[in-house]
Amino acid sequence: MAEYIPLHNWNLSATEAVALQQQLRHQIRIEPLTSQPKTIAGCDISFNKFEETVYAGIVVLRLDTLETIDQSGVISKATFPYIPGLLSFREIPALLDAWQQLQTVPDVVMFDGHGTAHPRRIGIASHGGLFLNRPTFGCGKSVLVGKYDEPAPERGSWSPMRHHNDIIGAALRTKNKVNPVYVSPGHLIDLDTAIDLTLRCDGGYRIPEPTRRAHNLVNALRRGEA
DNA sequence: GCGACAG
DNA sequence: ATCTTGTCGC
Repeated sequence: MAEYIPLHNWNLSATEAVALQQQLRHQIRIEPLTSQPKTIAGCDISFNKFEETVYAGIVVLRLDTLETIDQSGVISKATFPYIPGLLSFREIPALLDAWQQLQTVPDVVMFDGHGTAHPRRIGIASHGGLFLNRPTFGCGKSVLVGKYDEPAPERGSWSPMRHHNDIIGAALRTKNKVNPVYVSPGHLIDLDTAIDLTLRCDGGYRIPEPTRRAHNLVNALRRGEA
């Protein structure tokens, strides 16, 4: 069973959550990986419209072949609403339950959302990294904060996302002539490595394989097909 | 005060 | 996030 560090409880008000982020942000470390990763995990959450039941899942794959080597799915209840900037408080609790069910601890974790590309530099990927105590990064489908110049249309091209004079992430093209995804380091990793790993998880779709498979897993779980 | 706003 | 088929463009 995979373990994590219970840094704090999750029953907070939105105001308390923001204050906690301001405190936790100082523990985030943006730095190169200390060893070559062999496995990577993708995680995601699914809901039924107007319902608070959460379907959370994590899929672990080998980086070289992209084959799935482990996965876990759990069903629970959301106790925090969706508020831009506070996504982690709504999704991480269920993801930690799924994490505990894993038989394989992944070398790095990709989140469906942002890491440092956040108003307080502590998006779900960064917050999750502090709990999992291992390399994490975010790969989102849309922007929360920051501006960037449109990257060239070819897969692999990217341009920096800026916010208050900081480079917080990158708009990365994962497929020719398709909208970019937004990559940002979460914890214990740097932007260049996060970009490299995202490109290495290519399955021919805009969304990288870890997140895509986690998405398929939680939707199947929600529909009772898993 | 107004508009923006990950999933 | 979720509700949903066909359709336009490369």
